[in-house]
Amino acid sequence: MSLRHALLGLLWTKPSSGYELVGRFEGSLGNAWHASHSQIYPELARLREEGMAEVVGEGPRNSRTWAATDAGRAELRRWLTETEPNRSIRNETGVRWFVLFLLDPDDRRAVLERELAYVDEEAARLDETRTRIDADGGSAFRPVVDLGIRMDAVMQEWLREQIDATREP
Amino acid sequence: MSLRHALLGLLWTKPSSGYELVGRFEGSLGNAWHASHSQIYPELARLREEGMAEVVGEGPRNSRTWAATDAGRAELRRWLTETEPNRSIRNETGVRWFVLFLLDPDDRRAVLERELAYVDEEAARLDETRTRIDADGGSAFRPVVDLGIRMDAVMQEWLREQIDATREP
DNA sequence: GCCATCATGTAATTAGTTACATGATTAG
DNA sequence: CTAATCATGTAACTAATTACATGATGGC
Repeated sequence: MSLRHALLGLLWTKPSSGYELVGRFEGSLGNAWHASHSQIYPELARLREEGMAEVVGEGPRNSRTWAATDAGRAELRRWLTETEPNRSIRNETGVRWFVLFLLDPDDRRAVLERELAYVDEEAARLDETRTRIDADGGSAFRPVVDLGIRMDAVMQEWLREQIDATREP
Repeated sequence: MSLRHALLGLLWTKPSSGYELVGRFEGSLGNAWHASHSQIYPELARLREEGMAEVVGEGPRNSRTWAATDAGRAELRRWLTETEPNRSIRNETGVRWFVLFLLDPDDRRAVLERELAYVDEEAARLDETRTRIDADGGSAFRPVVDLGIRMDAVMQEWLREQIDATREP
């Protein structure tokens, strides 16, 4: 279960409300994991029961600010250093890019072009994130942003090559 | 639900038994999707009910060979060209690489080195796959193998840089 | 003859998605 | 004053994992 560890990581860097965590998931962990509010709220409650997260403040609109406890940080460290990673991936885009090569060139090109448009947007978003981090004087996660940028560049190049290939004999 | 489309793609390229599909999933779609036999067998039965897959032969040990039907191929094509991709990803390794930067340099390096060892193995496997495909006179999926090889190269470089960074002041 | 692997299935549990439900605050 | 967004929660359903269960075949 990566959800709790993702939440502990986010709360470690910055205490947040459940609602804010939904947004932070999209913004930073978006291309590794996804979680909706209906999963986040119950999980925060479980983390509190187990002493790994706590409510450290209350704000307007009945919002509560959560933070990781020492036990939560210890659990995240233990998970990273002592447990065997689950390598199984669930990436629909990857499945699409795989089976795509069964289509005839015209259909294939249309799909590839949509994919390229998406990756272009994604790359632009990441580039903005990088600019923002650098302007703010850095972040621990700067290296992860950099990895994302490099991966996107590889995908863009590959997609352009595959689009070109649909036009060959 | 990508499972059925992944299955249709695999069956399109080569009719197989459920048991063989488990192996083919690992071998080719492994870094995009994962499925175990307990999910594959019921899904094949559903695909048959819906006319998208059929049993085209029986072999020893009560094995049955499945193939995609015309309706199955049409459905795969429709899914690729007409439906909006679900971009949400579930990749525990990605979550780990993200939260890793909360650890102190020594712990972080230990985890990064394990990750590099894994990616090295992964890259070696993919390289074998490429060699085998080229020796066999090619495959439609050769481009996807190439993408994987490039991604692995980016990850190897990034991991080496991050390992070096744990040794800096 | 027996062990490894091939081969298929179902049941129980857990994780994740979608839908339902409601209230608070703020900007216009 | 009202619509958008902030904010939290639960219920129903679907997908996925883990565990249970069994039999066939081939190599040794």
